[in-house]
Amino acid sequence: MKVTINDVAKYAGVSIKTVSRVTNNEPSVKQATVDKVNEAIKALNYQPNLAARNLAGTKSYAIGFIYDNPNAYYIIDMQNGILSACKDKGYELVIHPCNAKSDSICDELTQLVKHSRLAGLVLTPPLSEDPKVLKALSDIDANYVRIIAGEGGKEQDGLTILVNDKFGAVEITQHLIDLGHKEIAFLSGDLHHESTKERLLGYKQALTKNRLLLNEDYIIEGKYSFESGVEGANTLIKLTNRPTAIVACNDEIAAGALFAARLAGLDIPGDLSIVGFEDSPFSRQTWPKLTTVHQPNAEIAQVATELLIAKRREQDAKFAKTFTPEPVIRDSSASPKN
Amino acid sequence: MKVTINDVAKYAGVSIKTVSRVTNNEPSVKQATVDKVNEAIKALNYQPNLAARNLAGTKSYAIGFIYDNPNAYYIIDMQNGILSACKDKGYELVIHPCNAKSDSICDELTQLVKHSRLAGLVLTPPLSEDPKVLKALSDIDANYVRIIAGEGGKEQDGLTILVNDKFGAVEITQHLIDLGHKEIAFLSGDLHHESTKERLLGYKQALTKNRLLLNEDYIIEGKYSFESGVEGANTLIKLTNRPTAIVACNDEIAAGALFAARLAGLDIPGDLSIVGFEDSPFSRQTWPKLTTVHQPNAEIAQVATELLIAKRREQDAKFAKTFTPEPVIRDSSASPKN
DNA sequence: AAGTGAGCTGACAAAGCTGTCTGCTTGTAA
DNA sequence: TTACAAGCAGACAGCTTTGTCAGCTCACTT
Repeated sequence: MKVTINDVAKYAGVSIKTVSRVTNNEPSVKQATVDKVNEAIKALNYQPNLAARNLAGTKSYAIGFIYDNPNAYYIIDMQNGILSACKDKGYELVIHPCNAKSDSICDELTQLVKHSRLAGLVLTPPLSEDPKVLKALSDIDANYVRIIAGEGGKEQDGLTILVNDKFGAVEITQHLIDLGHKEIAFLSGDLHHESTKERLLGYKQALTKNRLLLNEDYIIEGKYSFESGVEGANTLIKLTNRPTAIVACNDEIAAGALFAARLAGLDIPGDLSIVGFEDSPFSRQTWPKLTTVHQPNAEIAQVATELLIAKRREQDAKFAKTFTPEPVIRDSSASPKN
Repeated sequence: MKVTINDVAKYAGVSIKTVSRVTNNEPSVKQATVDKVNEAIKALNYQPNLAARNLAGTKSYAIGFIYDNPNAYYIIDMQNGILSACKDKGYELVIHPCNAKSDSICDELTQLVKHSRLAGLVLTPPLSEDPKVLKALSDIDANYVRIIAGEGGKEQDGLTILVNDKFGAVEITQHLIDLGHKEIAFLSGDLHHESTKERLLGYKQALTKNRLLLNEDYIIEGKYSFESGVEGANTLIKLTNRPTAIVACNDEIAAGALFAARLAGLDIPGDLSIVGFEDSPFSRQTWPKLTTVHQPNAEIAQVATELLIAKRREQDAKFAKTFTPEPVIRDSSASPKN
């Protein structure tokens, strides 16, 4: 029933240790032997026993997913991505929700890494942006991959996955411009979030590139919440020169704006186009459905995890990959009326 | 640095085996000895090595969380609850998203249990309601705890956690009645979900108990979605004798109803009270915030997991515990105007 | 022909715990 | 006093893999 490394060794006619070498991608095994072993593995459908590996090895075959993020949809997507990479590579996943603002967060994480002898960590914002945490992890030689908003040039050492929010913001703003909009407003999220900064930057860049006026009244500071969207939109609607389109920093804000605008008697998208960011299920739970920017979170997480696992052998101290979110056109954006 | 069972044994002045007995709650250890060992464990901050346990024992110290549910907030809550129970008891968590409608779901699960030698499974709807799955798991003697909607009398054998949705529905409906409402409508979710049936039942029961008319026009069949709420509310609003309050089967539906009602120019809660169910973050992302029914999902999951772990030794074949959701009064409900 | 070193492989111990067994000590009932 | 059981020590195998190190092979040098 259960296939052990012993069975594989016998089948392939080699020693147990050699099979172990092959499964761990160790060098110094003849290619012919590798092939033989791999054949045996496939033939017997052998899967290494995690517990035994963990016990015997110096590091466990587990990667940790650390998160502190109120957005459940984001977490689930990330988790799924990590999980599928783990399954592929025969790792297990240790999830660890935490409070990034806690004083003891660094101790908590180093504790976790040591105790579970984690092979690596997947860090999402805001943890991936916290120098304190990063330093603490480096100090104990923990492997980690950071997922952050940016477009390159930001890679410190270590593995980094960049999500080019700026690009996404440029594209979605361009989409509105292409529809004929000239007065486009921006509802920001928390300004200390890296993602907010990047998105705002993209918005501005798109306007500038198209030689459109950058109206400071059109940039409303806010938070990542529905209410913030309501308030922001109300402010904009009262303006004498009301914008014809709004770029919201995420879908929640957009939903709030949509709500407020419709209450104010505006037709969406006839009188006002509103676009979001994230492509969360939220964007499909509004009426009309939101045009937004899609972030392939599961894929991002999967690639990040694969990178982390690959690093276990190859020691490229530095590596970065960039993902570019793309607009998803739905029903909340259209050409301005007049 | 690392504390092993050996250290504990020395500290407590007993044999390794006795420490093992204590950590596994085996009988035939004097209470005095148990205390001594527990003291030593605490003093040294000993945590058994999972890998070694898994390797040595006949069953692993891992419990599986199986889910197929699009509601990310629900999943995250459950996951956190399970996680905290696991941490407490020194178990690890294996998460396994799946497709409940898949033909091979039974094979998939039995495979998982066997391969990971899971100590137990936590099953949520719809998997916890699927006789096929339940039978397959029983056939391989897998432990599981089911979380289902109901109020008792539904416990087949095995561990069951009941969430008394009916009670919650009665209470929230009563809340509206207490406010003076007499024309109360119901927007249902998917009728083949157990939870929908229970909530509808509770709604009806509350009306009957208060000798209020049960108007069939006020019960709108729908789905668990925002759009369904929009449509349902629109139907109700057009009625000649428009209801003064709506009980929605979950927060999404309520949000949709809210949206539609405000678009129709109704004041909420002045002209129309709307209440939801679930107390998901959704309910705080509307305007006004939804009165709803709170389900303590994390706690439910935690208790379920503790039960599952306890069962490992004590063999009570049958056990059920019921949770009763309670109303959370926020801003979307008030007395009718007239 | 012997010596050298790189490339490859296997024997063995080790990781930390559980399960099983034998056998000793107690306390308690007959 | 005898018998017997509960409570525990101690020894040992076993779980499955990895890390260490010694040793083999073979091409290549001198």
